[in-house]
Amino acid sequence: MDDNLNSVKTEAPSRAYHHGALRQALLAAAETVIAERGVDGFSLRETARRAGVSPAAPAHHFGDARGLLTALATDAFRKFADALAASDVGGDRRERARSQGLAYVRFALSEPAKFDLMWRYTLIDRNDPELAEAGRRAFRVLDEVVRPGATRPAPGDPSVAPSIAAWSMVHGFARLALDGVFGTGPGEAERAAERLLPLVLRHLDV
Amino acid sequence: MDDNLNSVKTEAPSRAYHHGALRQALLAAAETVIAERGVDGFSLRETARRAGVSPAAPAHHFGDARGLLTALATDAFRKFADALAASDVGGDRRERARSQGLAYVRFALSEPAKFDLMWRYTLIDRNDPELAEAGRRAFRVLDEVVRPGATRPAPGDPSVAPSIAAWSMVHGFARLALDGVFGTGPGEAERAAERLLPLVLRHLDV
DNA sequence: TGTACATCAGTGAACGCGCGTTCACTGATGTAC
DNA sequence: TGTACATCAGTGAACGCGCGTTCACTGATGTAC
Repeated sequence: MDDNLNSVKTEAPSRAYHHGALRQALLAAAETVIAERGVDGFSLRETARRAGVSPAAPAHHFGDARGLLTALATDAFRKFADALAASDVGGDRRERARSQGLAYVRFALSEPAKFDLMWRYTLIDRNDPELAEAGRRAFRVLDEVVRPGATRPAPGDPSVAPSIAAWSMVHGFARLALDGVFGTGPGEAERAAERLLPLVLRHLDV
Repeated sequence: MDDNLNSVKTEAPSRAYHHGALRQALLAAAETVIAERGVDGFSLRETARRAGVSPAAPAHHFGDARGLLTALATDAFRKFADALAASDVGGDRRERARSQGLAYVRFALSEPAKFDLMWRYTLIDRNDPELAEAGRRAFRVLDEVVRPGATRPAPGDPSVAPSIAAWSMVHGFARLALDGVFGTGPGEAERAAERLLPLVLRHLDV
């Protein structure tokens, strides 16, 4: 956590001209903003305001608004991949796939704005190498469960179909739930998911 | 098409103070705008500009921007349901479901902005009765293929699971394709879909 | 068939808003010697 | 240990933008008699 054993900055860094950890603070503020207002409600100025800095400050760390959102999406993909990996409780392939599917949808429903942002390629820079790598890692986690022992698939390799099928089903279910198809009241989507998703996953043949 | 046999207006309605069919013209203009700029690039002023009217004109027909987008989404759901219904070529249930799944994804890829709008509930009024009915009809078309002879499902009826599973898989596949997961070049998503989707649908067990 | 009048469907100027980014600047930090 | 100086990370005012909506208005239409 701390870079120094004797952290001389713990006293009162809040009043320092130099923030010290503004990059992280801005990412946290942006996360709050989109959680409250949705991805479309994001604004760089509002994010700076919440972090307590001037509207020009983010430029030093992220270049522009797209840069900040790209960093946030990268972060989201990493946490997403972690959540998928952590859901792996063993068992046979079907069990593992289903438990991962539950984790997929739970992540989406517990972090709706973050999940939304991850796929909003008009707002983020798909060519960013870190973002691309984080996205690839998430797919790899999924793919390795659905096709265990699979070698790295060649592009367009048809053996990837089961993984795409599983991905499509859970991704589609998550999106429908987020888009209010199973109810728009508080907690309604979550409850519908817990009840419905296990039944739905029985129709996935992998 | 024409309300009158002798259409007295065919001469020069373009210069009339009263447009005559402004509602339709605005919907068409809005469709063009989102097709070109994406749903997030929609603007009421730009739409009015394209229809050749003042920025205040749409208010008479749609109230506000949300009203116009809601009407457009309603229209989209109707065409979507039509496309699904038209794809029904008979055969056994699996064949019918798969052919409908192809139609689902083809619609999404051929009208990406329209498809996107249909699920953007922050921009449209979900409580609009016509929109709700159009959405229900689309689901009914799908449900009747996947669960033939099914009575109208009670809310929360678990027998609806196969339909939700099919829906989730094609919806998820469509979204992933639209979000550039299978490539972002021109026509790339479409080609990937035609090649991959039939393989993917084999893993749908209905 | 003609007229008065209510209603409808537009105009176009204006309002106020929040936005992302730029700019010249300054305070704080770190490094070479 | 001290000093000069480059670099870094902020400030805050300002720019210009396009937006949705409001407003008082007017031209066109339709209807009652």
